[in-house]
Amino acid sequence: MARRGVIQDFVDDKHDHASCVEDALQRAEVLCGERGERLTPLRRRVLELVWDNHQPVKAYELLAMLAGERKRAAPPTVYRALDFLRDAGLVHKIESLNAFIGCAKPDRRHCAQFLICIGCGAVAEMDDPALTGKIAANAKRLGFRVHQETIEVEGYCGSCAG
Amino acid sequence: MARRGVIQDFVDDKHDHASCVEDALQRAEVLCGERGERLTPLRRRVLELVWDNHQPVKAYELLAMLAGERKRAAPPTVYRALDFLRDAGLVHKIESLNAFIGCAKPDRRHCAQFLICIGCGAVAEMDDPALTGKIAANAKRLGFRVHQETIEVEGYCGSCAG
DNA sequence: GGATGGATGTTATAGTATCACATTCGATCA
DNA sequence: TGATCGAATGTGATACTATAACATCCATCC
Repeated sequence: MARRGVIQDFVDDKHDHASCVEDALQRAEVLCGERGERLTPLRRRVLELVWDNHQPVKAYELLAMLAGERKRAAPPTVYRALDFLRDAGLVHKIESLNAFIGCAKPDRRHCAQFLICIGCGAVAEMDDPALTGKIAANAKRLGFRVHQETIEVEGYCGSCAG
Repeated sequence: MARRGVIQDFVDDKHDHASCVEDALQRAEVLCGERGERLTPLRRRVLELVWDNHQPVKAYELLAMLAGERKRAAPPTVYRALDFLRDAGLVHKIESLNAFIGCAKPDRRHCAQFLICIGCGAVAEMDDPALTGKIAANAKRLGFRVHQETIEVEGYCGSCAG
């Protein structure tokens, strides 16, 4: 499926999920290497679990997944890993869902813009510079210096709207 | 302080807070009356407490304020009131703060766009149709039907940036 | 007055996130 | 080698946010 403009399409059934996860991990390794940050086994594993789902995942769901393979996994275990991954730009938090999702374009620091389907839970990441620009312009008129944007749009995807 | 464009300015010290709260309550009465919805004493009081602060307020802070005057106030007491007020468009939830704030323009149904100062906690409500339009256009390209937007921009206001 | 449905009271619990301190691990260097 | 130091993780407790489930009250309408 071709990418249209700045919007990443919703994931369809045809995408090669295994390689998509692998790619994400590979990119993460490279990025952390470049930055001198440590993608430890735990952090890597949490990132992998996040990508495995390919939809927003809750912290305690991650904790449950970890529990099977890592005795003594506790809430701080997963929250710390998520904090690291978020700081690294590898994972975004979706505030309106209290859930986390892998960043589609971690190479470039950006603020996340999401379309969230109420029907099926699928999420598409947008990264529209025009949107960011408009917000920046509005902010500037108030003397406001933007640090981070949160844009979360709920609605129905093509499949669910019909 | 004059309003500039679509952006509501940050509240300054000079604004007449008492009348601003009164206005909000007055408008709420009218709106609920028109719509046949019941702005009960409890709901009215919660709305008043929200406006009193004029900044994002947490549910349990509201609960603490209520506790003094209303024995047996419990979490559902305040969450129910907030649910009603949100449905009525009188209050917005700021997802990134888990907090609630009075809607500056309840007359017209709209989705909230906020500038949030990390320094002082002040919040300004934007309502930029151009922004909404851009999002709608992006969504349409994906066959996505927008139901609700959440736009929360964190940064530093003029006072805090200096 | 009685029926009805919405609003609120009440208790309990689910779900989300962080604190504080202990321990381990890894890199560096004497 | 092993001493040291800071980062990462383990560990137990707890704070914070939100909802479930059922009871009671109350306004309205007939």
